[in-house]
Amino acid sequence: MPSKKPIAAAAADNKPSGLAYIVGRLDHVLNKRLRDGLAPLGMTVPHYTALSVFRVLGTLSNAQLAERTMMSPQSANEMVKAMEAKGWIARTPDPDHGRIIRISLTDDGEAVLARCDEAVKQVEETMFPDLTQDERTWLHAQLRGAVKALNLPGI
Amino acid sequence: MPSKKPIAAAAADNKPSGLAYIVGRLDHVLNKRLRDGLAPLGMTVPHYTALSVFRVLGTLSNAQLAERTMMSPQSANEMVKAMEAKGWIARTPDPDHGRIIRISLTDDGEAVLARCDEAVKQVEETMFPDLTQDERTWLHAQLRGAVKALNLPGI
DNA sequence: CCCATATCAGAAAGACTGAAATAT
DNA sequence: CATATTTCAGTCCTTCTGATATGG
Repeated sequence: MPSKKPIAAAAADNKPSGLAYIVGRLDHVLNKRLRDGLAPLGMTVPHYTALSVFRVLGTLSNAQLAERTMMSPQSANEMVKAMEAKGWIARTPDPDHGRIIRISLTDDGEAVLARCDEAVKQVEETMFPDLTQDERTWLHAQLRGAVKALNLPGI
Repeated sequence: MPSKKPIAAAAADNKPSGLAYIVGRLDHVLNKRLRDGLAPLGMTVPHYTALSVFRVLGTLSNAQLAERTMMSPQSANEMVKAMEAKGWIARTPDPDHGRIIRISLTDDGEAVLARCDEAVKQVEETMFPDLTQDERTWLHAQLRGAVKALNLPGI
């Protein structure tokens, strides 16, 4: 058994590194765990994210979904088609506008989302095992604030 | 001018949602801003991440880089080839082992990394404009702890 | 013989840009 | 005519799996 020796230095496991770097690393490993936890339920991470957006914001058009998630309308549309085929969302024409299609969660969509929340919750507790409820709330607020701040760059 | 009306509810902008969801959203928008900030320097986010790994850990083999960043050795190798072509890293055969190739930052690599740090720092300050230094340190420690906790699932 | 490392090659998935059709 | 929304089509980039060669 050869490897396992760090070859060189390795030393620094206590550097400040940078918050952006850490967020990226956290998302990377978090995605891996979420993928493993969600796969048995037939769910992917991008789909879970999109469904969560609908739960938070309610009914949206595809264009609004794309704007909110910062992806192209074409990419959003592909996900929407896949999730409609799964029966998780419903698309109904807007009564006031002939072109817009209103998209929202179905009962099945809410149900599978609730089941996925359980799996996600387990990952979250692995993630922050020693945090109090207050600390968890503070952390959540900070991250939400960061998302908002980055979404309003100049304004 | 049609859109802009939220079509429905929209209401909830103050839900707990879930930490995993927020981390994913933050990484998504953060990646967008980092891409914009790093592009003028000829840097991509994956390359910046890999270079940061070398700065923190020192010299690594390609297999060790792959393990550390949780990607396949083939994917890591492609990035390594690209970064070597840029002159940011150097590959030298291990004197004790005929197959292993030791990879580490060049002076050019450290220089470009330092310049990128400036751009990243600006994004970070946009991200958390109102945080004190103590809060920033606490946040950083929590996120680092989360990465470590997720990397040691069962153990 | 078995394992680890590096690397070549092909396949698959995601996300983007371009363009067209329709509606206001 | 100009703008907005949806959606078809093609392309690019990344990452993966499979296979091969070499070293310990």
